[in-house]
Amino acid sequence: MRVRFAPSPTGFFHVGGARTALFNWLFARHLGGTFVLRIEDTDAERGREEWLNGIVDALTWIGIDWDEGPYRQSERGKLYADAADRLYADGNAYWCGCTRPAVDERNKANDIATPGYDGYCRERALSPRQGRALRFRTPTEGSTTVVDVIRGTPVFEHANLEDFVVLRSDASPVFLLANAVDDIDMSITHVIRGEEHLSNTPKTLLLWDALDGGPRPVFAHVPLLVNEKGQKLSKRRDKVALEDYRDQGFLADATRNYLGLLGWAPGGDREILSVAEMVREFRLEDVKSSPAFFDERKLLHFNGEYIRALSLDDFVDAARPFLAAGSWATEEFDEGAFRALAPLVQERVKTLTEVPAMVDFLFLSEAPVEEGAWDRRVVRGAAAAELLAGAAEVYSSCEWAAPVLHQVTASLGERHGLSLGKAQFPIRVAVTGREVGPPLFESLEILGRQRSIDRLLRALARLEA
RNA sequence: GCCCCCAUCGUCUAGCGGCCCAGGACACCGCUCUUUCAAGGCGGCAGCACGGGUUCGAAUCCCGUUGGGGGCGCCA
Repeated sequence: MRVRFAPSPTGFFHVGGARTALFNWLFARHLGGTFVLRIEDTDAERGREEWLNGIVDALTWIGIDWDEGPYRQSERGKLYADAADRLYADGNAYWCGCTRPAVDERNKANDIATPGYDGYCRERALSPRQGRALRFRTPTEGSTTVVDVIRGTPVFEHANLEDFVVLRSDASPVFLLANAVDDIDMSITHVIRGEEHLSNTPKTLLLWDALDGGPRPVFAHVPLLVNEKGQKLSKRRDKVALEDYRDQGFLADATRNYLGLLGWAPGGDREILSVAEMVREFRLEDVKSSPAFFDERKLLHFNGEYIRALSLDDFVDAARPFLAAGSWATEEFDEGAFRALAPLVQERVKTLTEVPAMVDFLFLSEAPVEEGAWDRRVVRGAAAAELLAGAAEVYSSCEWAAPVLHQVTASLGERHGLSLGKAQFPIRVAVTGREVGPPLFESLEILGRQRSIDRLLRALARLEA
């Protein structure tokens, strides 16, 4: 049992591609088959090295490994040329000198509203020459049945299939040819790919047989990933780059888990699944046939679940790259302080990019300034000046521990007829700069007595100025 | 225009003829817990597109309608 994932290098890694790769990989691992990685870079201009690296990095990030490859179509030109020669020699293909505009014009003149080729050169027996393309001679009768694990057995009448190009006029192979040749050459048994390929599958099969490819592969056309309007996710209008999610603080495991549930479910009520569980339970027959909307909000929820499930060490490691985006001077970062606050941060963020703003007050010389918060909770806060002054005073002599700070602050609030919930606001804003963040008293404890009091006094001075 | 695919809460889905006047999750709305915000707990809102069959019985099977999507390129 052999499957392949065959992305074309386009500069970024599409989430739909990631899902297709994942299904291929789960299928292979579940059955103990072979997963082949093949890069479809027939379009020479696109065969850029960094594009390949992007694919390799993205797959690696999400936890997919391959048993063979990456093969590159750009390095396998001979195979495609030979196949094209055989097609021509066997009479399964012919040379065509038509240009696209000419075809369109004829179709228009004949009142044919089909964009397909009209077969103009089919019987002209043209010889190969510069500027001519090679077209497959599609049978005029009969039909091709696709065997698809997910879709059943759709039947395509040959009469509806045009004579499609297999070799461009510059002698380069098109996708259909290279794809079929490689799948035959690599003994692919199961072709798992996006539904957009279903309509072209009879062409693939016709080529397969014309090239004596042997037993036809079994197909599995997985449902499309769509946007909120139900349209196929596209680079132009939708956010589709896997790298973007990674850079925005999504964990690979959460993303993998979410992607795996788009069009497939393990049955029952479970959703959070480890890789091992997915491998164990994944079955191609259980993949749905209807499109799935890629819902970032649910991904966000999964991410929160996975972040909270991380061990302290893993969370610190995962957050590290994102800490670089903090507004503090690098040398001011204090790993110990971060680790101390991390457990409280961990359960409050849904993405890693939210981490810096939750801890920056620890590493900045002064509290960051959030004007809205200052205005709401200090300038217009009830008894703000009294609370700041009072806190500065009691904090200077009480034991410096969160429970004690909690207790003395509560008493301070009581004296002004305020609940702790209200009383902590001016202090929170004065010290951390923000009205929301990790629990205040733990934050104070970690920040330290002197720095906390300094900030309280500074806030007081600003308020009275 | 032609061909193909699809159809359970707003979204992702469970369901594969009786266990379902349809279960879970996200989102949303209450309540609760609470030092902010989250997280957690409890509760709520909300769906089998429509019409015919088949069957003792249909969300589940068949046909049609409607709606949505994909493909038809010297892109992949």
